[in-house]
Parts: sequence; C-alpha cells; structure tokens
Amino acid sequence: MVGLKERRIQHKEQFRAEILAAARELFSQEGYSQFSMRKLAARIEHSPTTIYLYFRDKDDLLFYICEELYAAFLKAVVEIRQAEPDPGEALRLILHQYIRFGVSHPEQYKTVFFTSPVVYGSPDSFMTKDTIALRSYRAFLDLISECIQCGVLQKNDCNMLAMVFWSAMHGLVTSIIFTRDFPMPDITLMADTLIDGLLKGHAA
Amino acid sequence: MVGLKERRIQHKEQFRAEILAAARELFSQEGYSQFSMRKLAARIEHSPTTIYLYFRDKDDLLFYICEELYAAFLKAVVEIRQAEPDPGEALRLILHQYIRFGVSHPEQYKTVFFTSPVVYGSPDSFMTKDTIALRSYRAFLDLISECIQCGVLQKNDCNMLAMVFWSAMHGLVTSIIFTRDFPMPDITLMADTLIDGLLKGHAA
DNA sequence: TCCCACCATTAACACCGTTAACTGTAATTA
DNA sequence: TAATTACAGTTAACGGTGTTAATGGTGGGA
Repeated sequence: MVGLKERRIQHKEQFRAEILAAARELFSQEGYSQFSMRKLAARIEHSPTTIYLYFRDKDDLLFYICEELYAAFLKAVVEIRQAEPDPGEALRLILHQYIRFGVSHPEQYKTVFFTSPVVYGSPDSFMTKDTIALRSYRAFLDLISECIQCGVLQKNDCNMLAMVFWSAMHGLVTSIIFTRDFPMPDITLMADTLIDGLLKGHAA
Repeated sequence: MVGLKERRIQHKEQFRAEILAAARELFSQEGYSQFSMRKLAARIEHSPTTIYLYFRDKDDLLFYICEELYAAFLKAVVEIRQAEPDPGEALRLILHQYIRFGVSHPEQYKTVFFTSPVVYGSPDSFMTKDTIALRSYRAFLDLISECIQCGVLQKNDCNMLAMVFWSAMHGLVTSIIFTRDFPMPDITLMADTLIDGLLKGHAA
C-alpha cells in the first residue's frame, strides 16, 4: 500500500482546510467579536478540542485567515504594478486598492490590526517571519522608494514615508469600517481626496 | 437634619468617582484587553456586582473613562485656538496635539475606537447624544470650515474634508499605538511629514 | 416599634479559551 | 494471528469573563 500515510496526511490537510473555510465563513458572518472556537466547533459538528488538533490556538487559526486576505491583496498589487509602468500612477492605484480591499473585508481587517497584540506576533517576529503580509508591505516599500528615485515623490526617508502613507490609508479604512451603517461621506470621494492630497503634498 | 438625603447622594457620587478613578488606574496599567469588572472589584475591595449599582454595565463605565480623556483633549484644543489667531496654524497645532494625545493615552484611545461597536453607542446615537467627544469633533469641524472660508484650504465639502483629515491622524495614532515596542520612525517626524504634506496638498 | 428604602453581598447563568485524561479504531509489528 | 502502538476525537474540567436574581443587613422615617 504505497502512500497510505500520504493519504492520511492529505485527509488531514483537507479537514484542516474545511475548518479554515468554516472559520472564514463564521468569521465574516458573526464578526470578530462574536467569533468563538466553540461556535466554530458547533458549525463543523465536532467538539471544541478537535480544532486544537489542527491549529495551535485561536490566534493561529486567525493568522491563517488573515494570510488568505493578504494573499489576495498582494496578487492585486502585483497585477497593478505589471499593468502600469508609471510608478506614480501605480502608487495611486495601489493606495486606492488598499482602501477598497480593507473596506470590503472589514472583519478580517479588524483581526489583522486590532486583536490586542497577537495574531501576527510581536512586531519583531512580524519583521522576521516570512508572511504574505510582510511581503505585501515590502512591495509597497519598494514602490515608494522607486517613486522617490524617479522624482515622483520628494526626497525623504522612504521607510518613514511608507509608514506615513500607509498610516493615512489605514486610518481611512479604519474609520470607515468602524463606523458602518453611518451616513458617511462617499468612500471613493474620501479616498480620492486623501490620496490626491497626499501625493500632491509630497510631490517633488 | 437638613440635607441628609443630599449627604447620601454626595457620598454615593464620591464612591462612584472612586470606582472611576480605580478603573482609570487599572485600565492604564493592564490595558484594555486585560481590564475586567472582577479585577476592578477586587481593587476597590468590593464584590463585582457592587459596580453595577453605580454603572449600568462595563461599556457605561468605559464610556466615562473615555469622556475624561476627551475633556482633556477638548481643553487643549480650546486653549490652542485662543492662543493662535491664524486658523491655518491653529489647525496644524491641533492636528499635532491630536496625535500627541492619542499616542500618550493608548489604552483609552483603543477603547474609544476599537471596542467592537459599543462604548459610544451606534454612530447614530453618537451624533445625537451630547458627549464631549462629539463637542471635540464639532470644534474640529468648525476649524476646518473656517480654514476653507479664509482661503487656507481649498474649497471642498468641509464635512468630507474633516473626515479625511481626522482619518489620517487617526491612522497614524493607531499604527503607532498598535505597534508599540517596535523600531518605528520618529513619531514627531512622521506627524510633521503627514500633517505638512496634507496641508500642502490641500492648500488653496 | 415597625417598616421601608437602599447598599452590598452571594449564588448562579451562560459564555469563553484551553488543557489533561480517556476512548476507540486502524495500522504496524512480533 | 495477536499484541502493541499511534493517533483522531472525545468528555470533563479549570479558570476566567460579563451580568442578573435573590438575599442579607442596616439605618432613617412614620
């Protein structure tokens, strides 16, 4: 019987994926604050402890949910960058994409940034562990650096500038997703205003 | 015995204030995620349920902690506005103040914005209920409006512009307080970069 | 003196994340 | 084939959470 062990492993990974899928679903429906291991267990019709055979703990599970999100975002970033040769315009499009992305996945977004310290570990481990989230940030950093070099943005410490740009986007996303069902100004208008203002303010 | 009832009320309010003070202290020490009614009860050496005689629930208690914070911020805003006649410069100073304020009260800041929906109620109730938080926002809105009228900022919907400016500040504060103990770029430098860029980008 | 209002308490409910100990089953080895 | 081992999945439990209902005690007013 060649590959019996492998079939076991395969089955295990499949079940793991099922749990993850159920978690993602439950998560999107109930929101971060209402998500619990016990509810997830009920949904997959297993005891709560079963989940712990496939994920170290709740944070570990959430981590993989978040990585899925980042993978999709990184894909979009790469596509934009390939289609748009002008770095300034690419930056503008990517910033827009970031906001659109955050706003359309509010629960995952909250999880990544607002679960007290833990999902992506300490900041130190974030910068060393190879995650898709980190790769996304690096791609963004490179683009900022490129924009400075080719004269689209004025000379500045590119780490600092990346942080500032990202923070501003992050702020808009955050304020939007935390004030859902509120008569807010039009989202794309705000995104335009923020991004264009920022780019103009930092133009070379 | 004139004022016996009043003395009772006074005593009650004093105890309430003591609970609030203990809560504030516990809160700053343990952080939002570690704060609990039971720990607070232990600290004031009463049973957990006693707190419910003075506060409707946990959110109600946190609400008053947050309001304290906003009161201090609003005071600073008013002072800046009175000392600085130029609205553009006043705006710049107030934006800086906002960041400084948020960064130096991270746990309260988190509470205000990131406790799932509740501390300040639904967005709708936020806009109707007279809170210090709302008054602060109104003061900020007025200043933006003034800046547009006197030509410091380019013409735009002032509600929208206020939201964008605030979101950007909010984002920087948030990214800083959620990445504590991280080798971040200098905070005031980032604040300068963000604020100056934004003001320049939206200058008339 | 009796009663009532009120403060504070204990006990309990319904959750939560997580660990330890146990059960049954299927594969491997003697 | 029989014994053993590996392992998935379970139940029970621990220690924690916010909150409510019922209860005890105490002091002021009638």
